Amino acid sequence: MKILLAEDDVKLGRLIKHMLETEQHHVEWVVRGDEAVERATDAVFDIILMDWMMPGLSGLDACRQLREQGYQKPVLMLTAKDAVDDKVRGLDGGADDYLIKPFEFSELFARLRALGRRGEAPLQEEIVTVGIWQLNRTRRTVVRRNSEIQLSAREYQLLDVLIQNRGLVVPREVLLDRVWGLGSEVSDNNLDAYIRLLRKKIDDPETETLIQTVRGIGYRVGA
Amino acid sequence: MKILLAEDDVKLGRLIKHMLETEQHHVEWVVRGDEAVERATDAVFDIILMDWMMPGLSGLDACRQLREQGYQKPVLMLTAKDAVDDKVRGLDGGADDYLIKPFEFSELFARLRALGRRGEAPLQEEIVTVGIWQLNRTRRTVVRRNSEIQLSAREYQLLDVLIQNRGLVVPREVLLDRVWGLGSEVSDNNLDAYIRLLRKKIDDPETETLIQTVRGIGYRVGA
DNA sequence: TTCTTCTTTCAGCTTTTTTTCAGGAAGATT
DNA sequence: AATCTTCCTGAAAAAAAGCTGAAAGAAGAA
Repeated sequence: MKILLAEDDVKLGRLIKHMLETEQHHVEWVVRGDEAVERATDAVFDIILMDWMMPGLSGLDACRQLREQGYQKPVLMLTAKDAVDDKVRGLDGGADDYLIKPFEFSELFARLRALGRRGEAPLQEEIVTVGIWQLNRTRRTVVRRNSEIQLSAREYQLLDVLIQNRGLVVPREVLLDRVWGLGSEVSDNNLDAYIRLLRKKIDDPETETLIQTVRGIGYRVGA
Repeated sequence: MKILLAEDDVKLGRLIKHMLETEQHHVEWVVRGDEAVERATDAVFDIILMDWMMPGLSGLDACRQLREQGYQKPVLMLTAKDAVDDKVRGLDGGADDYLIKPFEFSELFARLRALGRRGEAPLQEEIVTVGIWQLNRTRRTVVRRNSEIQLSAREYQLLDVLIQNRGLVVPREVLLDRVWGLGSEVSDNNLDAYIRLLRKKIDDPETETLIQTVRGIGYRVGA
Protein backbone atom coordinates (compact mmCIF):
# COMPACT_ATOMS: atom_id res chain seq x y z
CA MET A 1 0.00 0.00 0.00
CA LYS A 2 1.02 3.59 -0.47
CA ILE A 3 1.05 5.24 2.91
CA LEU A 4 1.42 8.86 3.90
CA LEU A 5 3.03 9.18 7.32
CA ALA A 6 2.82 12.46 9.21
CA GLU A 7 4.96 12.37 12.35
CA ASP A 8 7.13 15.14 13.75
CA ASP A 9 9.22 12.98 16.06
CA VAL A 10 12.18 12.12 13.86
CA LYS A 11 13.20 8.99 15.71
CA LEU A 12 9.72 7.53 15.80
CA GLY A 13 9.01 8.62 12.25
CA ARG A 14 12.08 6.92 10.92
CA LEU A 15 11.25 3.78 12.86
CA ILE A 16 7.67 3.60 11.61
CA LYS A 17 8.76 4.25 8.05
CA HIS A 18 11.31 1.49 8.29
CA MET A 19 8.91 -1.01 9.79
CA LEU A 20 6.23 -0.29 7.23
CA GLU A 21 8.69 -0.63 4.41
CA THR A 22 9.83 -4.01 5.62
CA GLU A 23 6.12 -4.91 5.46
CA GLN A 24 6.23 -4.11 1.77
CA HIS A 25 4.48 -0.75 2.00
CA HIS A 26 5.48 2.35 0.17
CA VAL A 27 5.88 5.20 2.64
CA GLU A 28 6.11 8.94 2.23
CA TRP A 29 6.98 10.76 5.41
CA VAL A 30 6.26 14.37 6.30
CA VAL A 31 6.78 16.13 9.64
CA ARG A 32 4.06 18.79 9.67
CA GLY A 33 0.28 18.84 9.46
CA ASP A 34 0.08 21.30 6.62
CA GLU A 35 2.60 19.29 4.63
CA ALA A 36 0.41 16.26 5.11
CA VAL A 37 -2.63 18.08 3.73
CA GLU A 38 -0.60 19.27 0.79
CA ARG A 39 0.82 15.87 -0.09
CA ALA A 40 -2.53 14.14 0.38
CA THR A 41 -4.18 16.47 -2.12
CA ASP A 42 -1.31 16.18 -4.60
CA ALA A 43 -0.71 12.45 -4.67
CA VAL A 44 -2.82 9.36 -4.18
CA PHE A 45 -2.28 7.39 -1.00
CA ASP A 46 -4.17 4.37 0.21
CA ILE A 47 -4.08 5.50 3.76
CA ILE A 48 -2.82 8.32 5.98
CA LEU A 49 -1.10 7.69 9.27
CA MET A 50 -1.16 10.90 11.23
CA ASP A 51 0.24 11.96 14.55
CA TRP A 52 -2.12 13.95 16.73
CA MET A 53 0.45 16.45 17.96
CA MET A 54 2.41 18.21 15.29
CA PRO A 55 3.88 21.65 14.77
CA GLY A 56 2.01 23.92 12.42
CA LEU A 57 -1.25 22.11 11.93
CA SER A 58 -2.30 19.45 14.40
CA GLY A 59 -3.22 16.03 13.09
CA LEU A 60 -6.81 16.59 14.11
CA ASP A 61 -7.06 19.84 12.20
CA ALA A 62 -5.26 18.43 9.20
CA CYS A 63 -7.71 15.58 9.10
CA ARG A 64 -10.69 17.84 9.47
CA GLN A 65 -9.38 20.09 6.75
CA LEU A 66 -8.98 17.17 4.38
CA ARG A 67 -12.49 15.90 5.09
CA GLU A 68 -13.89 19.31 4.42
CA GLN A 69 -12.29 19.14 1.01
CA GLY A 70 -14.13 15.90 0.46
CA TYR A 71 -11.14 13.66 1.08
CA GLN A 72 -12.26 10.04 1.27
CA LYS A 73 -9.29 7.84 2.11
CA PRO A 74 -8.93 6.38 5.59
CA VAL A 75 -6.98 8.27 8.22
CA LEU A 76 -5.45 6.49 11.18
CA MET A 77 -4.61 8.81 14.03
CA LEU A 78 -1.66 8.24 16.35
CA THR A 79 -2.14 9.73 19.75
CA ALA A 80 -0.48 9.70 23.11
CA LYS A 81 -3.69 10.75 24.72
CA ASP A 82 -6.07 8.25 26.10
CA ALA A 83 -8.92 10.53 27.07
CA VAL A 84 -12.27 9.59 25.63
CA ASP A 85 -12.83 13.18 24.64
CA ASP A 86 -9.85 13.12 22.33
CA LYS A 87 -10.95 9.94 20.70
CA VAL A 88 -14.34 11.43 20.18
CA ARG A 89 -12.92 14.60 18.76
CA GLY A 90 -10.64 12.63 16.53
CA LEU A 91 -13.41 10.52 15.14
CA ASP A 92 -15.68 13.51 14.76
CA GLY A 93 -12.89 15.25 12.93
CA GLY A 94 -13.02 12.52 10.36
CA ALA A 95 -10.42 10.01 11.52
CA ASP A 96 -11.34 6.42 10.84
CA ASP A 97 -9.39 4.84 13.64
CA TYR A 98 -6.89 5.74 16.29
CA LEU A 99 -3.93 4.10 17.91
CA ILE A 100 -2.58 5.03 21.30
CA LYS A 101 1.12 5.52 21.77
CA PRO A 102 3.04 3.54 22.70
CA PHE A 103 1.74 0.84 20.42
CA GLU A 104 2.84 -2.53 19.19
CA PHE A 105 3.74 -2.69 15.55
CA SER A 106 1.69 -5.83 15.20
CA GLU A 107 -1.38 -3.85 16.16
CA LEU A 108 -0.52 -1.04 13.79
CA PHE A 109 -0.21 -3.55 10.98
CA ALA A 110 -3.52 -5.15 11.87
CA ARG A 111 -5.33 -1.83 11.85
CA LEU A 112 -3.75 -0.87 8.58
CA ARG A 113 -4.91 -4.13 7.08
CA ALA A 114 -8.42 -3.52 8.34
CA LEU A 115 -8.56 0.01 6.97
CA GLY A 116 -6.91 -1.03 3.72
CA ARG A 117 -9.47 -3.74 3.23
CA ARG A 118 -12.22 -1.20 3.59
CA GLY A 119 -10.75 0.81 0.77
CA GLU A 120 -10.88 -2.03 -1.71
CA ALA A 121 -14.38 -3.16 -1.07
CA PRO A 122 -17.52 -1.18 -0.42
CA LEU A 123 -17.37 1.87 1.75
CA GLN A 124 -20.78 1.36 0.31
CA GLU A 125 -22.20 4.72 -0.46
CA GLU A 126 -25.89 4.19 -0.37
CA ILE A 127 -27.25 6.37 -3.09
CA VAL A 128 -30.80 6.65 -4.28
CA THR A 129 -31.79 8.51 -7.40
CA VAL A 130 -35.21 10.05 -7.89
CA GLY A 131 -35.70 12.11 -11.00
CA ILE A 132 -32.97 14.71 -11.13
CA TRP A 133 -32.18 14.26 -7.47
CA GLN A 134 -29.66 11.98 -5.82
CA LEU A 135 -29.87 11.23 -2.15
CA ASN A 136 -26.63 10.19 -0.51
CA ARG A 137 -27.25 8.32 2.73
CA THR A 138 -23.76 8.26 4.12
CA ARG A 139 -23.03 11.88 3.38
CA ARG A 140 -26.50 13.17 4.17
CA THR A 141 -26.67 15.25 1.04
CA VAL A 142 -28.81 15.71 -1.99
CA VAL A 143 -27.27 16.28 -5.37
CA ARG A 144 -29.32 18.10 -7.95
CA ARG A 145 -27.66 18.46 -11.32
CA ASN A 146 -24.07 18.45 -10.08
CA SER A 147 -24.65 20.76 -7.16
CA GLU A 148 -24.49 19.20 -3.74
CA ILE A 149 -26.98 20.42 -1.18
CA GLN A 150 -26.22 19.93 2.49
CA LEU A 151 -29.13 18.93 4.69
CA SER A 152 -29.46 19.20 8.42
CA ALA A 153 -30.15 16.07 10.43
CA ARG A 154 -33.91 16.52 10.59
CA GLU A 155 -34.20 17.59 7.02
CA TYR A 156 -32.33 14.52 5.97
CA GLN A 157 -34.36 12.13 8.10
CA LEU A 158 -37.58 13.47 6.72
CA LEU A 159 -36.45 13.25 3.14
CA ASP A 160 -35.07 9.79 3.76
CA VAL A 161 -38.39 8.42 4.93
CA LEU A 162 -40.13 9.95 1.95
CA ILE A 163 -37.61 8.57 -0.49
CA GLN A 164 -37.67 5.13 1.09
CA ASN A 165 -41.34 5.06 0.25
CA ARG A 166 -41.09 6.85 -3.04
CA GLY A 167 -44.14 6.57 -5.20
CA LEU A 168 -46.36 6.13 -2.16
CA VAL A 169 -48.18 8.68 -0.09
CA VAL A 170 -46.66 8.77 3.37
CA PRO A 171 -49.26 9.88 5.90
CA ARG A 172 -48.40 12.70 8.22
CA GLU A 173 -48.59 10.51 11.30
CA VAL A 174 -46.11 8.09 9.81
CA LEU A 175 -43.71 10.91 9.08
CA LEU A 176 -44.07 12.29 12.56
CA ASP A 177 -43.52 8.85 14.04
CA ARG A 178 -40.51 7.96 11.99
CA VAL A 179 -38.76 11.29 12.04
CA TRP A 180 -39.56 12.59 15.49
CA GLY A 181 -40.18 9.29 17.20
CA LEU A 182 -43.34 7.66 18.36
CA GLY A 183 -45.19 9.63 20.96
CA SER A 184 -43.02 12.70 20.61
CA GLU A 185 -44.91 15.83 21.35
CA VAL A 186 -43.84 18.07 18.56
CA SER A 187 -46.44 20.30 17.06
CA ASP A 188 -48.01 19.17 13.87
CA ASN A 189 -46.91 22.34 12.22
CA ASN A 190 -43.31 21.33 12.70
CA LEU A 191 -43.72 18.91 9.85
CA ASP A 192 -45.09 21.67 7.64
CA ALA A 193 -42.14 23.81 8.55
CA TYR A 194 -39.65 21.13 7.59
CA ILE A 195 -41.38 20.31 4.36
CA ARG A 196 -41.02 23.94 3.58
CA LEU A 197 -37.33 24.03 4.48
CA LEU A 198 -36.70 21.00 2.32
CA ARG A 199 -38.57 22.39 -0.64
CA LYS A 200 -36.70 25.66 -0.34
CA LYS A 201 -33.39 23.84 -0.38
CA ILE A 202 -33.86 21.14 -2.94
CA ASP A 203 -36.52 22.33 -5.32
CA ASP A 204 -35.60 23.84 -8.60
CA PRO A 205 -37.82 26.91 -9.03
CA GLU A 206 -38.12 26.10 -12.73
CA THR A 207 -39.50 22.61 -12.41
CA GLU A 208 -42.16 21.05 -10.30
CA THR A 209 -41.59 20.19 -6.67
CA LEU A 210 -39.96 16.94 -5.55
CA ILE A 211 -42.31 16.60 -2.62
CA GLN A 212 -45.98 16.63 -3.53
CA THR A 213 -48.56 17.22 -0.85
CA VAL A 214 -51.62 15.01 -0.75
CA ARG A 215 -54.07 17.04 1.21
CA GLY A 216 -55.67 15.31 4.13
CA ILE A 217 -53.17 12.47 4.07
CA GLY A 218 -49.53 13.39 3.78
CA TYR A 219 -46.75 13.78 1.26
CA ARG A 220 -45.28 11.84 -1.60
CA VAL A 221 -42.02 11.80 -3.50
CA GLY A 222 -41.91 10.68 -7.09
CA ALA A 223 -44.39 8.92 -9.34
CA MET B 1 -33.67 5.54 16.12
CA LYS B 2 -34.11 4.68 19.75
CA ILE B 3 -31.25 2.46 20.76
CA LEU B 4 -30.63 0.52 23.96
CA LEU B 5 -26.92 0.18 24.60
CA ALA B 6 -25.69 -2.43 27.07
CA GLU B 7 -21.96 -2.06 27.69
CA ASP B 8 -20.13 -2.39 30.98
CA ASP B 9 -16.92 -0.65 29.92
CA VAL B 10 -17.57 2.93 30.95
CA LYS B 11 -15.14 4.52 28.54
CA LEU B 12 -16.30 2.57 25.55
CA GLY B 13 -19.93 2.97 26.54
CA ARG B 14 -19.63 6.70 26.74
CA LEU B 15 -17.85 6.83 23.43
CA ILE B 16 -20.43 4.70 21.65
CA LYS B 17 -23.27 6.69 23.18
CA HIS B 18 -21.71 9.91 22.03
CA MET B 19 -21.08 8.69 18.53
CA LEU B 20 -24.58 7.35 18.16
CA GLU B 21 -26.04 10.58 19.41
CA THR B 22 -24.11 12.63 16.92
CA GLU B 23 -25.68 10.33 14.33
CA GLN B 24 -29.07 11.51 15.55
CA HIS B 25 -29.95 8.42 17.50
CA HIS B 26 -31.58 8.41 20.86
CA VAL B 27 -29.49 6.28 23.20
CA GLU B 28 -30.20 4.76 26.57
CA TRP B 29 -27.17 3.17 28.16
CA VAL B 30 -27.11 0.42 30.78
CA VAL B 31 -24.08 -1.44 32.15
CA ARG B 32 -25.49 -4.84 33.05
CA GLY B 33 -27.21 -7.63 31.23
CA ASP B 34 -30.17 -7.87 33.55
CA GLU B 35 -30.70 -4.13 33.34
CA ALA B 36 -30.83 -4.46 29.60
CA VAL B 37 -33.53 -7.10 29.79
CA GLU B 38 -35.51 -4.95 32.19
CA ARG B 39 -35.32 -1.79 30.09
CA ALA B 40 -36.06 -3.64 26.89
CA THR B 41 -39.28 -4.99 28.36
CA ASP B 42 -40.29 -1.66 29.85
CA ALA B 43 -39.69 0.70 26.98
CA VAL B 44 -39.76 0.48 23.24
CA PHE B 45 -36.42 0.52 21.42
CA ASP B 46 -35.78 0.11 17.76
CA ILE B 47 -32.66 -1.89 18.32
CA ILE B 48 -30.46 -3.28 21.10
CA LEU B 49 -26.69 -2.99 21.02
CA MET B 50 -25.33 -5.48 23.50
CA ASP B 51 -21.86 -6.32 24.72
CA TRP B 52 -21.07 -10.00 24.95
CA MET B 53 -19.24 -9.83 28.27
CA MET B 54 -21.06 -8.14 31.08
CA PRO B 55 -21.34 -8.57 34.82
CA GLY B 56 -24.49 -10.19 36.09
CA LEU B 57 -26.03 -11.53 32.96
CA SER B 58 -23.92 -11.96 29.84
CA GLY B 59 -25.08 -10.37 26.65
CA LEU B 60 -25.65 -13.78 25.17
CA ASP B 61 -27.88 -14.86 28.05
CA ALA B 62 -29.71 -11.55 28.13
CA CYS B 63 -30.47 -11.89 24.46
CA ARG B 64 -31.60 -15.47 24.83
CA GLN B 65 -33.82 -14.50 27.74
CA LEU B 66 -35.46 -11.73 25.75
CA ARG B 67 -36.10 -14.02 22.83
CA GLU B 68 -37.72 -16.53 25.13
CA GLN B 69 -40.10 -13.80 26.20
CA GLY B 70 -40.99 -13.29 22.58
CA TYR B 71 -38.94 -10.15 22.11
CA GLN B 72 -38.84 -9.24 18.44
CA LYS B 73 -36.59 -6.26 17.92
CA PRO B 74 -33.14 -6.71 16.39
CA VAL B 75 -30.14 -7.27 18.66
CA LEU B 76 -26.64 -6.42 17.55
CA MET B 77 -23.96 -8.14 19.62
CA LEU B 78 -20.59 -6.58 20.36
CA THR B 79 -17.92 -9.12 20.99
CA ALA B 80 -14.20 -9.23 21.47
CA LYS B 81 -14.22 -12.85 20.53
CA ASP B 82 -13.55 -13.86 17.00
CA ALA B 83 -14.01 -17.61 17.32
CA VAL B 84 -16.47 -19.14 14.95
CA ASP B 85 -18.02 -21.01 17.84
CA ASP B 86 -18.96 -17.80 19.58
CA LYS B 87 -20.54 -16.32 16.49
CA VAL B 88 -22.61 -19.41 16.12
CA ARG B 89 -23.66 -19.34 19.74
CA GLY B 90 -24.51 -15.68 19.49
CA LEU B 91 -26.72 -16.11 16.48
CA ASP B 92 -28.27 -19.19 18.01
CA GLY B 93 -29.02 -17.14 21.09
CA GLY B 94 -31.12 -14.82 18.99
CA ALA B 95 -28.72 -12.06 17.99
CA ASP B 96 -29.33 -10.62 14.55
CA ASP B 97 -25.81 -9.50 13.88
CA TYR B 98 -22.51 -9.21 15.64
CA LEU B 99 -19.58 -6.85 15.48
CA ILE B 100 -16.09 -7.72 16.59
CA LYS B 101 -14.20 -5.33 18.80
CA PRO B 102 -12.39 -3.22 17.98
CA PHE B 103 -14.75 -2.06 15.30
CA GLU B 104 -15.02 0.99 13.12
CA PHE B 105 -17.88 3.31 13.77
CA SER B 106 -18.67 3.58 10.14
CA GLU B 107 -19.28 -0.14 10.14
CA LEU B 108 -21.41 0.04 13.26
CA PHE B 109 -23.53 2.74 11.66
CA ALA B 110 -23.93 0.75 8.49
CA ARG B 111 -25.07 -2.32 10.40
CA LEU B 112 -27.48 -0.26 12.46
CA ARG B 113 -28.97 1.22 9.33
CA ALA B 114 -29.38 -2.23 7.89
CA LEU B 115 -31.07 -3.61 10.99
CA GLY B 116 -33.14 -0.51 11.57
CA ARG B 117 -34.54 -0.53 8.10
CA ARG B 118 -35.85 -4.01 8.71
CA GLY B 119 -38.32 -2.70 11.26
CA GLU B 120 -39.65 0.04 9.07
CA ALA B 121 -42.09 -1.88 7.00
CA PRO B 122 -42.59 -0.29 3.65
CA LEU B 123 -46.01 1.17 3.33
CA GLN B 124 -48.54 -0.79 1.40
CA GLU B 125 -51.16 0.36 -1.01
CA GLU B 126 -54.68 -0.87 -0.48
CA ILE B 127 -56.46 -1.26 -3.76
CA VAL B 128 -59.98 -2.49 -4.40
CA THR B 129 -61.19 -3.15 -7.91
CA VAL B 130 -64.84 -2.91 -8.87
CA GLY B 131 -65.74 -3.24 -12.52
CA ILE B 132 -63.83 -0.57 -14.37
CA TRP B 133 -63.14 1.31 -11.16
CA GLN B 134 -60.15 1.01 -8.91
CA LEU B 135 -60.25 2.48 -5.46
CA ASN B 136 -56.97 3.27 -3.75
CA ARG B 137 -57.47 3.81 -0.09
CA THR B 138 -54.02 5.12 0.78
CA ARG B 139 -54.10 7.65 -1.99
CA ARG B 140 -57.82 8.34 -1.84
CA THR B 141 -58.17 8.08 -5.54
CA VAL B 142 -60.41 6.38 -8.06
CA VAL B 143 -58.98 5.23 -11.33
CA ARG B 144 -61.39 5.01 -14.24
CA ARG B 145 -59.88 3.88 -17.52
CA ASN B 146 -56.36 5.10 -16.84
CA SER B 147 -57.41 8.46 -15.52
CA GLU B 148 -56.88 9.04 -11.83
CA ILE B 149 -59.46 11.05 -9.98
CA GLN B 150 -58.57 12.64 -6.66
CA LEU B 151 -61.21 12.49 -3.96
CA SER B 152 -61.41 14.33 -0.70
CA ALA B 153 -61.63 12.42 2.56
CA ARG B 154 -65.41 12.58 2.84
CA GLU B 155 -65.96 11.86 -0.79
CA TYR B 156 -63.80 8.80 -0.52
CA GLN B 157 -65.48 7.50 2.62
CA LEU B 158 -68.88 7.82 1.07
CA LEU B 159 -67.90 6.08 -2.12
CA ASP B 160 -66.13 3.41 -0.12
CA VAL B 161 -69.24 2.49 1.83
CA LEU B 162 -71.28 2.34 -1.32
CA ILE B 163 -68.80 0.17 -3.12
CA GLN B 164 -68.36 -2.16 -0.16
CA ASN B 165 -72.07 -2.81 -0.44
CA ARG B 166 -72.22 -2.85 -4.17
CA GLY B 167 -75.40 -4.27 -5.63
CA LEU B 168 -77.31 -3.37 -2.50
CA VAL B 169 -79.29 -0.30 -1.70
CA VAL B 170 -77.65 1.51 1.18
CA PRO B 171 -80.21 3.50 3.18
CA ARG B 172 -79.54 7.13 3.81
CA GLU B 173 -79.37 6.64 7.56
CA VAL B 174 -76.71 3.98 7.13
CA LEU B 175 -74.64 6.24 4.96
CA LEU B 176 -74.96 9.08 7.40
CA ASP B 177 -73.95 6.81 10.25
CA ARG B 178 -71.01 5.25 8.52
CA VAL B 179 -69.57 8.35 6.95
CA TRP B 180 -70.35 11.02 9.49
CA GLY B 181 -70.54 8.87 12.57
CA LEU B 182 -73.44 7.76 14.65
CA GLY B 183 -75.33 10.60 16.20
CA SER B 184 -73.52 13.27 14.26
CA GLU B 185 -75.62 16.31 13.78
CA VAL B 186 -75.05 17.07 10.16
CA SER B 187 -77.95 18.13 8.09
CA ASP B 188 -79.57 15.52 5.95
CA ASN B 189 -78.92 17.56 2.90
CA ASN B 190 -75.22 17.16 3.41
CA LEU B 191 -75.49 13.67 1.99
CA ASP B 192 -77.26 14.98 -1.09
CA ALA B 193 -74.54 17.51 -1.55
CA TYR B 194 -71.84 14.86 -1.42
CA ILE B 195 -73.60 12.51 -3.75
CA ARG B 196 -73.66 15.37 -6.14
CA LEU B 197 -69.97 16.13 -5.73
CA LEU B 198 -69.13 12.50 -6.32
CA ARG B 199 -71.25 12.22 -9.42
CA LYS B 200 -69.70 15.36 -10.81
CA LYS B 201 -66.23 13.96 -10.32
CA ILE B 202 -66.50 10.33 -11.28
CA ASP B 203 -69.39 10.02 -13.67
CA ASP B 204 -68.72 9.77 -17.31
CA PRO B 205 -71.19 12.15 -18.96
CA GLU B 206 -71.66 9.67 -21.81
CA THR B 207 -72.78 6.72 -19.74
CA GLU B 208 -75.29 6.36 -16.99
CA THR B 209 -74.43 7.30 -13.45
CA LEU B 210 -72.40 5.04 -11.17
CA ILE B 211 -74.50 5.93 -8.16
CA GLN B 212 -78.22 5.26 -8.62
CA THR B 213 -80.71 6.85 -6.28
CA VAL B 214 -83.47 4.71 -4.87
CA ARG B 215 -86.09 7.18 -3.94
CA GLY B 216 -87.29 7.04 -0.37
CA ILE B 217 -84.52 4.68 0.73
CA GLY B 218 -81.02 5.56 -0.31
CA TYR B 219 -78.39 4.90 -2.98
CA ARG B 220 -76.90 1.96 -4.77
CA VAL B 221 -73.74 1.31 -6.75
CA GLY B 222 -73.68 -1.32 -9.45
CA ALA B 223 -76.06 -4.10 -10.41
C1' DT C 1 -18.58 32.37 27.85
C1' DT C 2 -20.43 34.03 22.92
C1' DC C 3 -21.59 32.85 18.47
C1' DT C 4 -23.64 30.20 15.10
C1' DT C 5 -26.59 26.80 13.37
C1' DC C 6 -30.40 23.77 13.87
C1' DT C 7 -34.93 22.93 15.69
C1' DT C 8 -39.32 24.22 17.18
C1' DT C 9 -43.15 27.20 17.82
C1' DC C 10 -46.14 31.09 16.73
C1' DA C 11 -49.49 33.86 14.33
C1' DG C 12 -51.41 35.23 10.21
C1' DC C 13 -52.63 33.93 5.63
C1' DT C 14 -54.26 31.06 1.47
C1' DT C 15 -56.43 27.24 -0.31
C1' DT C 16 -59.39 23.39 -0.07
C1' DT C 17 -62.89 20.83 2.07
C1' DT C 18 -67.06 20.48 4.52
C1' DT C 19 -71.41 22.11 5.70
C1' DT C 20 -75.47 24.81 5.26
C1' DC C 21 -78.94 27.44 2.84
C1' DA C 22 -82.55 28.57 -0.39
C1' DG C 23 -84.80 27.53 -4.23
C1' DG C 24 -86.24 24.27 -7.90
C1' DA C 25 -87.52 19.75 -10.11
C1' DA C 26 -89.47 15.20 -10.02
C1' DG C 27 -92.14 11.34 -7.93
C1' DA C 28 -95.75 10.00 -5.09
C1' DT C 29 -100.49 10.69 -3.00
C1' DT C 30 -104.93 12.45 -2.83
C1' DA D 1 -104.57 18.87 -10.92
C1' DA D 2 -103.04 20.18 -6.28
C1' DT D 3 -100.19 18.89 -2.71
C1' DC D 4 -96.66 16.72 -0.33
C1' DT D 5 -92.38 14.66 0.04
C1' DT D 6 -87.88 13.68 -1.54
C1' DC D 7 -84.05 14.73 -3.96
C1' DC D 8 -81.15 17.91 -6.87
C1' DT D 9 -78.56 22.11 -7.56
C1' DG D 10 -75.69 26.26 -7.27
C1' DA D 11 -73.84 29.30 -4.22
C1' DA D 12 -72.16 30.91 0.10
C1' DA D 13 -70.68 30.39 4.91
C1' DA D 14 -67.83 27.83 8.12
C1' DA D 15 -64.16 24.92 9.26
C1' DA D 16 -60.04 22.54 8.45
C1' DA D 17 -55.53 21.78 6.37
C1' DG D 18 -51.57 23.47 4.84
C1' DC D 19 -48.18 27.39 3.77
C1' DT D 20 -45.23 31.05 5.23
C1' DG D 21 -41.97 34.40 7.51
C1' DA D 22 -40.32 35.48 11.70
C1' DA D 23 -38.81 34.62 16.13
C1' DA D 24 -37.91 31.95 20.27
C1' DG D 25 -35.42 28.00 22.11
C1' DA D 26 -31.74 24.44 22.13
C1' DA D 27 -27.45 22.48 21.01
C1' DG D 28 -22.89 22.59 19.48
C1' DA D 29 -18.46 24.99 18.14
C1' DA D 30 -15.01 28.63 18.90
